Amino acid sequence: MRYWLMKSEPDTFGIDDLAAAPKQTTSWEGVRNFQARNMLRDDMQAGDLAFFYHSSCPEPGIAGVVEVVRSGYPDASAWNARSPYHDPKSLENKPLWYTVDVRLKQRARQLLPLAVLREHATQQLDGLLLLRRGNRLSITPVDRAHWKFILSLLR
DNA sequence: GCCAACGTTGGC
DNA sequence: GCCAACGTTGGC
Repeated sequence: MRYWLMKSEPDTFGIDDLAAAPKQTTSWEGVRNFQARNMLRDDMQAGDLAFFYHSSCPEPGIAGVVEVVRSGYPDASAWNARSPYHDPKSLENKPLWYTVDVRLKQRARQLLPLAVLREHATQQLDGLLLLRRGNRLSITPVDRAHWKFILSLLR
């Protein structure tokens, strides 16, 4: 079992949207980066846990915990011409993009801000990919030790 | 709005 | 295969 961090812009889809979704479950569609795609397709398994991270917003940070409930499968939004995630390079018989399903597991009572995570960047969270300079990946793996420490900060 | 970092594209 | 130009991400 592995741990992850998944970014989403709350203006587009935040933890409130996930909480309001049927079965509090959603397909994590729209990832259009090859490194992240490979993790969705090859590495993320049902039972894995992930932090739900709010990015590109007034207060970026971790908003909760989700569980992967379905491992990688083709992202149908790439085939939908009306979707903002439409990509004609993805073919029905040769999908280019993948998604997983995640279910809300824990909604933080208060957001754990990026600034707080940074306070531990040279100590307990040394090496956390999210904190690495220039990191832009929307999905990143999280070490077990980092996971446990961040959980201890989450309220 | 600014800017750093990084990915993608396309000419050669 | 190289690399410049361009686009995107995302914090501030």
